[in-house]
Amino acid sequence: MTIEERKEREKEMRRLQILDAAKKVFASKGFCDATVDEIAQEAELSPGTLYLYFKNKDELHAVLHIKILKVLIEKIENVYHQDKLSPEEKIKALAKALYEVYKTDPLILIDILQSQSTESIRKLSPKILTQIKHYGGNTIRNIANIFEDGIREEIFLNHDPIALADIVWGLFTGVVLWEETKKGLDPKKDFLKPTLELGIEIISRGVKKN
Amino acid sequence: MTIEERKEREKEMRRLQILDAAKKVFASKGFCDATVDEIAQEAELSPGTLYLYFKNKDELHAVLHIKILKVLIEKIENVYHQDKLSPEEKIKALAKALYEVYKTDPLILIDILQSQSTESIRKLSPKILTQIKHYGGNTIRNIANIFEDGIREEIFLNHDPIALADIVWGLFTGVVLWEETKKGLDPKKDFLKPTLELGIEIISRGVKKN
Amino acid sequence: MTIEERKEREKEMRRLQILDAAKKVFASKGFCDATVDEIAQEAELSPGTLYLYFKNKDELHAVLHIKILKVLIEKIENVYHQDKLSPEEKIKALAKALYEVYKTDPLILIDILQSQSTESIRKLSPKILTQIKHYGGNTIRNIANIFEDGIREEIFLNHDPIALADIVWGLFTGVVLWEETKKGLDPKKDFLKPTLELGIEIISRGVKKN
Amino acid sequence: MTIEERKEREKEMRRLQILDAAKKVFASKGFCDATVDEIAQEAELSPGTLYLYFKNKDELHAVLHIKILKVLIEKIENVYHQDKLSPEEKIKALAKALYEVYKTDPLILIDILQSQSTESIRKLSPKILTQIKHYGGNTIRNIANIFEDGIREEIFLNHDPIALADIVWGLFTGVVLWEETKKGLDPKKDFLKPTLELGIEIISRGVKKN
DNA sequence: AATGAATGAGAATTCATTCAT
DNA sequence: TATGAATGAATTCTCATTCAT
Repeated sequence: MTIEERKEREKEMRRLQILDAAKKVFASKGFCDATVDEIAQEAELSPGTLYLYFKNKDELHAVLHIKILKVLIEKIENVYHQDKLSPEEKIKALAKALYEVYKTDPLILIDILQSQSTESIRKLSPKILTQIKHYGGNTIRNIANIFEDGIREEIFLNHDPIALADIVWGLFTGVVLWEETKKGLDPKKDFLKPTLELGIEIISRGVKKN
Repeated sequence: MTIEERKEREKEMRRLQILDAAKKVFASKGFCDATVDEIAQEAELSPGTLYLYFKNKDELHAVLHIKILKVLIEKIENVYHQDKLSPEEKIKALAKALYEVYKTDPLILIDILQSQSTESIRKLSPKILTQIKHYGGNTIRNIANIFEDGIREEIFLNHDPIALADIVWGLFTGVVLWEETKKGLDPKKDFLKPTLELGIEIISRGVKKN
Repeated sequence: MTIEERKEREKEMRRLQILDAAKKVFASKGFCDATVDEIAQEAELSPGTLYLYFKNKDELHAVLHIKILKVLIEKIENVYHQDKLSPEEKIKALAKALYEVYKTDPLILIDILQSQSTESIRKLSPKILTQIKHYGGNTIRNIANIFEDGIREEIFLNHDPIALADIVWGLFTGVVLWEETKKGLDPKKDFLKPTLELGIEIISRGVKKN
Repeated sequence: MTIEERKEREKEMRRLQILDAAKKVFASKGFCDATVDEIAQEAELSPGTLYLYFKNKDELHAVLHIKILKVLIEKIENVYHQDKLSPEEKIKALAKALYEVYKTDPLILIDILQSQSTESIRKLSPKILTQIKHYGGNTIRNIANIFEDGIREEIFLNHDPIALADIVWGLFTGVVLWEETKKGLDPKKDFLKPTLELGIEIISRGVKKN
């Protein structure tokens, strides 16, 4: 079955090749200005080929979305599982992890954050939608876990851990989008890292007991 | 000149009528899926008429953007100028004000927050761009003022007020977007208000001295 | 009835005012790029008003056409009726007259020459069409008359005078269009006058007996 | 490589197919009344396909323009290089050649002659413009060559050969346009051939020495 | 599997013309 | 008579998607 395996591997390679190209194009143009032709060209494939691997442009976008979410969740899980860190330290490590994801793929992350809440999300196939729900939920779940530990250990005030996770996640996405906006209007200003760190520090202090 | 005045007023009405229709359509479809024809239909006008009032779809969108920003900034200024409130109370009042703006026009606010950081912002006419910069800047400036007062009064820790304002603004936009996403995936969940209030409370506590 | 007369005169003034504006706009943009709004603006009238004086854009154009043809034919008739000139001298005077018409309204003449042979001519109202036929025919008829005299006086060779008139008219329009083209491609070159004169001189020599 | 060659040939065929359709439509409606959809329909292709072969309507028109100019110049060069003909005979042959080009594509030639001097010519891409200049210039250059020979051989009077060429070319285009106009107004009248021949004969006689 | 030419529905925008005032 | 806002059909062009090779 080595031949089939090789074929399978090659197929997977193509998929990645396309996703990579899509990432670049979506990132630089945004979903709605990006064209399938452009993505195909970037991937050094013909437009027709893309449709052998993805049902349509929307799905291609969604899959990309999920991929980034996966990276994100993995990072967050890693933070959570670092047993030697206190909840407080984990929150700080979380900020670092989020920033790292941003740094790796700044533009596509923004694109995803933007399209999160769009109507377009409803057009996706149920399968994809389930996945997005799953990964998005897990992201929050993992952040919440950190807070839960802190609350159980009586380090943090007794707030709903999910709400706290929503706040951290919201802060992250909001600050990324906003700093990006400012950078768009005035390219000299790039305060993302310090602002993000300060934000997390303040939140951390804000939830800590006494 | 009553006749001219009336005409002027009617013209202004049309503008608002169009902006209102555009708001609805942009909100429900997003900028890129919204069509001019649809906006015209919603406004009960012919598509051509829209072009008598706005140069093109982009400008219509931008004007809407600015309108919302204006409302926002006004609210924030109001909060800032309520002399009887302490900085701490002002921060809380801020959360309420932001939430109110959201409640009035939830969808269009989201659309604006989304398009804030897009490439598309760069296509706008310089005049419009200047306005957006102006209003966006003022929003932050006003939030920062609240913190500045608090710092001066030694109620708040000595952080950069602009950074603090960025954090509050980021938290607000991020939480709005994220809660909207969750609502999109599962319409039963609408935790925006409590989450936002908790977030602001935590931040407030996080910046307060001792 | 002085009031009615005045009104009539005013009405005629408006017509001329519109025709004048149309001439400018058609000349600078060409019929198909010229807009009714632009003509109205140039005439300092509202677009609606134009339709009180002319059935539509096509007719406005045609009336303009006829006006220029009238000037032209008048000039040519003048030449024909200058009894002291020999047929040969009349041909030369003709070249001068044609060039003068061109000089007064270069662009609109070109526009007319161009639209002469278009399909669009067939869309005109029968009344207008009859007029165009009439004036166009008269132009040729008058040029032909000059040749006829020359032939009768045995100064010119015995060719069909109408054919000769067609040739002179064709030479005129063709040289005007062609020199205009060259000027369009390279603005320094403006040889219309000498070329036209040389052309007429050669034709004159070419039809003269012995 | 036969497969690639075939594809290449087919692509070229499509181009010609489109140009052919465009020729028909431009000819019967004129550039400004011709629609892309109509051309597509005539070519039995979808409108989108046209844009795979030509950047836009303007370019399609310009390419057509150049194609006709090429045919024209070739014919004229052929006349010039027929060594056994005297300059006088060449002038006569020229008239025949020009008439032949007209006969092959009467309407499109008219369309081109009309659009020669239009404002629209300035909108074309520099590449296309250069080509038009080149072919137009060569046309004149070749006609001038015939006269130059005649002058050198002391058959013709010593006029500027370029001016003579302009006159012949102007006569040709002007007579074509004018006879077309007359035919438009009264379809029975088609005197192009004899009028053109007479014109050339007269010019020929007009430039001949003694 | 891969291609890429062809499709054609659909988008933004324009502008001659109308009509209530 | 004059206005000029409104109309809406028509136009150019784009681009996601298909399908014969």
